[in-house]
Amino acid sequence: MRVRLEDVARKAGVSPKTVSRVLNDEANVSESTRQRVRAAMEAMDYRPLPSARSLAGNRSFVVAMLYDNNDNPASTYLAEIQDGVLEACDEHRYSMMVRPLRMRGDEFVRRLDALISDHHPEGVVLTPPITDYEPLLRRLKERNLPYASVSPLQHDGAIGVAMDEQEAARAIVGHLLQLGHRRIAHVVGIADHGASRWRLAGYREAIADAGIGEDPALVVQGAFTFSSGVAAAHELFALKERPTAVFAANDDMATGVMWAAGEYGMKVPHDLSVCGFDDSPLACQLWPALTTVRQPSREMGKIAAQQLLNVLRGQGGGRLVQIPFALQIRESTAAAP
Amino acid sequence: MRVRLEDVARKAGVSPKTVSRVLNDEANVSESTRQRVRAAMEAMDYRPLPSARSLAGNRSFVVAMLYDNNDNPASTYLAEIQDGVLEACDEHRYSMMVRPLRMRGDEFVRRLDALISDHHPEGVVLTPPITDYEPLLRRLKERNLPYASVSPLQHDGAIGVAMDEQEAARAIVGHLLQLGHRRIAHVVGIADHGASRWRLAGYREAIADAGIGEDPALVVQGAFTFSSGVAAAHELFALKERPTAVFAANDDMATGVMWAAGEYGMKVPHDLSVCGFDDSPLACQLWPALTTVRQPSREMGKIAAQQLLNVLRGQGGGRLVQIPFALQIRESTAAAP
DNA sequence: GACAGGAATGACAGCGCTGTCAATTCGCTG
DNA sequence: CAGCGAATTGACAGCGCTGTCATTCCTGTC
Repeated sequence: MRVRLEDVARKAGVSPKTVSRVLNDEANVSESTRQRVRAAMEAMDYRPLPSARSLAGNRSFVVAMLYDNNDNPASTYLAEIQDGVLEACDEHRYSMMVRPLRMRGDEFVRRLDALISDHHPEGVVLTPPITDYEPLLRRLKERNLPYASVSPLQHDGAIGVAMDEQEAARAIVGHLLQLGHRRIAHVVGIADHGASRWRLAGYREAIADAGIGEDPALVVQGAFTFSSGVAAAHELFALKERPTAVFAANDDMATGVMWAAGEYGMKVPHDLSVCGFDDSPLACQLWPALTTVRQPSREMGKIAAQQLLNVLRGQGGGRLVQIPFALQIRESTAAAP
Repeated sequence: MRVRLEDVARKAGVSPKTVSRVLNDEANVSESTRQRVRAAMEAMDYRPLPSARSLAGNRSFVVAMLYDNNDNPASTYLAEIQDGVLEACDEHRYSMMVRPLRMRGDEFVRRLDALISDHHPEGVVLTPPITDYEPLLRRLKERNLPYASVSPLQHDGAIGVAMDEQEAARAIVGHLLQLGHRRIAHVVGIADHGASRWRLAGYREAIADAGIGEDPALVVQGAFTFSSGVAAAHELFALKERPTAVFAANDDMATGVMWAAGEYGMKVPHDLSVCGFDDSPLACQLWPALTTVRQPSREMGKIAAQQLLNVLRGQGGGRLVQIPFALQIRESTAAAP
């Protein structure tokens, strides 16, 4: 039969309650007792039964990761975040549920409520682009559910993890400027995603800092997909005066731009420099390998989950961790022609 | 306070045990009673507490989806399967855990055992390429854990879902033959993945049926990634007699082939026909859009999970569901030059 | 050395459900 | 209409843990 808490207690010569205290890292257990109990647990390979803990303690040990499956192209990004969240949960013997949530309409409220009453998560991890969807945040607060976000737009009071994307965008455009480029285009992502805004803002800032007047024709709309990158590039290459460099708001679009360059007989990076954002697996598989900004998605998922768990375990507040960005300079960018 | 089973019982005028019977679809409840109880549940919006059900009934209502994070390039494929599994679980109020499992070495046994003793899944869903990893299957059997597979290699006794990939590969090569191609190359996937074997076998069968002797130079090794497709294409284009069509074992590699064609100044489909396999999101974003075989991953995940749940719920055995394939003829294939 | 006050430990009930088995009702048959 | 087996229902204990509160054990103080 399975080893129960009671068995551990008997072996350690203490009451079940004391074992429970050790299990839950509670205070008021003498160090010697704690050690003895830990040893007994170890020796018997004791694993607490989650359902019993949940029932008696009125907690679920479940964290839910919410994502929008409405218009989310970069599923590899989500998969990585998920891996990170899972890793953090494992460390504290929490379990992770993933839940897609279509954000249009009010439907999501019913789905969220169903999630809560069916699975009782203790907290949730929010992923882009739903880190700042007000109706959702409101509902979470009403239901008194703690949450942590990966790359939230609003930083006031949020907990989770964020990278300074604007600064990163500025830096990568700075890299292009340094190579002598003056006509630098930007392919924007889906309009209301935070990522799109920051990256655009960083682009503008860099251009302005260099004393170059912004040419509106060089900023074209994309949608984070490969094909939208191709389309955007067609638009740019149709200009009388073509850009010599393109900064796309993510790697998929950058790949589309490179593709289109091929169609137009332009060699990358000789005739055109291209850079992206995210450092997706694709980036270093391409030829030439893509210059981009590294987003450590997995790490970010892990950090966000850790902050949430800090809150859940009452280990002091949980905060918004800022992580540094890193440019990945590869072969797709070179001196201006 | 939350509504408990006892409250429902009182409202319906029956004993708690009877409500429990209705909740679990047990036999020997009169139709009228069943209806009355159902109505009471509905009216009170009763949601059973999973932990209490688990503790008392010694079941967990958890299904684990296992995947290999060792060398798995197509994470978008996994994400879709995951969505399908989740959907099936939701229908029966089961919850889903996802677990990466590195398959090299014996480490995975420890990790699997930890998963089992920490979370007590009632069954697992296996995804390619770990549907046929003997040490894993053995351990699952030892632990008496039912499993269902998505696209298992061995069909004997397995339950889950499968598509006739060999027949599909044969059909898509047939499509190329019909267009008049005679020098048709094949880019193979990672060697020991079932998918690679089937697709290669289908290719061979089609070539043989057409009475064309197989040219070993036209079969090159790839690794399911974009860059391996590029490399494979380079190899093919270096031949004295280039192929007029390439069938890559997945869409990523096909995209790589198209990329390489551009580098060599070949126009697809005018100078070279290219087709892939999977119908990944990428396929119809490309220009020209890729001819490929549709793999309904989401649907397949759902079906596999349903078969597993049939077993878990004692609803008759669970079987291996064969689903039909469908060619997606798009713009990347045309008559031989 | 007696005692206060906090730290450490334990006894016990009960979380919300299901398994077991006994009790009751029902539908037939002769 | 008595009598029997099958279908239906219910009483009750208990799953493995934790919350509450009582008890015991320290430590330091005058």
